[in-house]
Amino acid sequence: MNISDAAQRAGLPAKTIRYYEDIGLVTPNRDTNGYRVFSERELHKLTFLARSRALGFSIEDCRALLALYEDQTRASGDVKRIAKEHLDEIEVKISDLVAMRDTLSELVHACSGDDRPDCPILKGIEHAAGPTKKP
Amino acid sequence: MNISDAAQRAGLPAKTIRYYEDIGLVTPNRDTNGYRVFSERELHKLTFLARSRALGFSIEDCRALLALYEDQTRASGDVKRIAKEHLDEIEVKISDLVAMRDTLSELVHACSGDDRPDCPILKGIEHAAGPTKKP
DNA sequence: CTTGACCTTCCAGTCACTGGAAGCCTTATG
DNA sequence: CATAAGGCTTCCAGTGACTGGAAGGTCAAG
Repeated sequence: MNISDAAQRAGLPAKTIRYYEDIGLVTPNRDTNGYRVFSERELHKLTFLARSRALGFSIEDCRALLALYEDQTRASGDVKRIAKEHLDEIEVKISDLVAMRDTLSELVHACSGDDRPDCPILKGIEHAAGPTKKP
Repeated sequence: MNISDAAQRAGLPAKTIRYYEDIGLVTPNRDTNGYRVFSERELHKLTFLARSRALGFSIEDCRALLALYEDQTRASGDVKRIAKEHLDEIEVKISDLVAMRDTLSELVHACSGDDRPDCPILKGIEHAAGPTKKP
C-alpha cells in the first residue's frame, strides 16, 4: 500500500505520515523505487495515532501509548496514568475556556454593535481582572 | 518606567513585552542608555494586551482591538464583530474538548489500571470512531 | 572597584504540522 | 515512442506566540 492509500485509510494527510516517520512513530518499508510501502501493521499504527491525536494526546503521549499498544506484557496502569493526566489537562483547558466564554459572552451581549464609539467590550477588557493564568 | 516595572504592572513577562515591540504592538521610547522607557499610555496598551490575550484573542485580533481601543471614532460594531467571531471559536473549542473529555473519561473509568495487560483504553482508541476534526 | 541586578541584542528552540520547490516514477493516451 | 498528468521522493522554510540562553553594556550599593 502506497502512502496516499494509507493516508486515506488512516484518516491522516500524507504529509503527516511522512512527518510521523521522520520522528520515528512509524517505519514503513520501501519499495525498490523508493516509495513507502505500508503493511497492515503499520496501517494499524497510523490509525491508532490518528485516533489518539484526535483525543488530544501529545505526540510524546502517543509515542508512549503506541509502545504500550504494541507491548503485550504492558500494565494497564501505565496506560491509565497517561490517560488520566491528559484527562486532567483537558478539564483545566475546558474550565479556562468556559471562563473566557462567560466573560466574553457578557461583553458581547452588552455591546450594541452599532456605529457609535461607545463600547462595553473595550471597557470590559480595560477594566477586567488581571490575567491569572495563560490560556 | 523600565521594562521590569512595566512587566510587573501589566502582568506580562519582560520577554513578551520585547516581543510585542518587535511585532509592533507597542513602541516604547528609549532612554539615552538604550533602555526602554514606558509611559502610562504604553503601560495601558500593555495591560489591554495582557487582558485581551487572557481572553484568548489572537495577536492579530489584539492588534485590531488595540487600534479600535485607541481610535475615539471607532464603531462598536467593529469591536463586536471581532469579539463575536472569537466567541464562536471558543464555543467550538469547548465542544471539541468536551467530546474528548467524555470519551476519554469513559475509557479511564473502564480501565482497572493494574498490572494486567488488558486495557479498555487501548481497545477504545483502537476501535474509536475515526477522527472527524482536528483538536 | 567589584559585585550583582538590571538592561540590551540576537539566535535557537518549542509543537505538530503545512506549503512549496525541484525532481524521479508510473500510467494512460496520441 | 513521446508526452502529459498525477503520485512519489527529499529538503527547506514558515506557522503562533512566545521562551531560554549567550554575550555583553549599565547602574547603584558597599
